[in-house]
Amino acid sequence: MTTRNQLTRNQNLVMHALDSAAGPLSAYTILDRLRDDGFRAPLQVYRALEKLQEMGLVHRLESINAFVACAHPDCHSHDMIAFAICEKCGKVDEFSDDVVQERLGAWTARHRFKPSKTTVEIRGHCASCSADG
Amino acid sequence: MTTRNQLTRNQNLVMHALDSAAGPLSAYTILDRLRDDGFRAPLQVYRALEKLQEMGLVHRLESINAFVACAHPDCHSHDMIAFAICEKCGKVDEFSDDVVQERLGAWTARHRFKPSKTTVEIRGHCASCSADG
DNA sequence: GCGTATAATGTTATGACATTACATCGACAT
DNA sequence: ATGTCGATGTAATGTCATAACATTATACGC
Ligand SMILES: [Zn+2]
Ligand SMILES: [Zn+2]
Ligand SMILES: [Zn+2]
Ligand SMILES: [Zn+2]
Repeated sequence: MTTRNQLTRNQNLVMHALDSAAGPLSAYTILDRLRDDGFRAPLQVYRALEKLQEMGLVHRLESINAFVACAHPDCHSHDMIAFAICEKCGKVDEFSDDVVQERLGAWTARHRFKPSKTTVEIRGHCASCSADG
Repeated sequence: MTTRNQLTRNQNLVMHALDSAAGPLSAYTILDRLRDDGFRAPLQVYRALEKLQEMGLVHRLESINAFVACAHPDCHSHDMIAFAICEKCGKVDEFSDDVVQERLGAWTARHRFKPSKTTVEIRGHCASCSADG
């Protein structure tokens, strides 16, 4: 059983909004899309997002203040995740790299730094958007 | 000659505020510290920060919405920079890693993704803060 | 010097993102 | 029933960043 079935109503609505979206959404965009479902205040969105992030179903993109559904919600190997974010079309690719993870882990170990969250985000233009003007 | 000497008055004030600070500062904190120097509006700070970032003298920490003076303002090898940010004392370590850079570069090349800015930020507890409670 | 283009600055207002504080409700155990 | 806990509803506030417009400083060709 995935955690997916144990979501509350609000969590389900937010999750569905992110699943239905082509790319990442801001919290306030989610709020707007859920007005008809009874959403009224930002906190309703932020509270749901917080739980969904804890479950690993949603990721926050720090560099653009937005949220995106996990691309691999079933394989919860979320030690280090990297994102490539297209600044033109908004497409997000989620990937991980063992070598990067190992190198950053080596640095933190060497400096006795205890990491709690690591952000790796590459902004730029995706293949199709680079092809265009 | 470093670019440092060619700064305007506002840029100099903001640069000095960041240099004097123990850790990263938010734009509004900088604004408050420069009230006595005539600063009145956020835009004065943001405009200076923008230029300083272009010159490589200041970095923006995306994950905490703050700005920090470059730790190596003279060696402008700023292809990929990583930050370790202590969430307790605010200390920031700036470092770079050729292997990480190479791996991320390999991913973007393989996917024909043209990167414009890459963010690598590790939040957690630094050595001294881990030692404490 | 003088006109002119460009960059920097000052100021007000507004937009965008996120949290605090407090009240309410439902499920569940005692 | 009553106390606890998690989820929810709502208003207000806090925090971060930019738009729009007017003004002033600087650099440069003449
Ligand atoms: Zn994921
Ligand atoms: Zn694209
Ligand atoms: Zn630097
Ligand atoms: Zn610390």
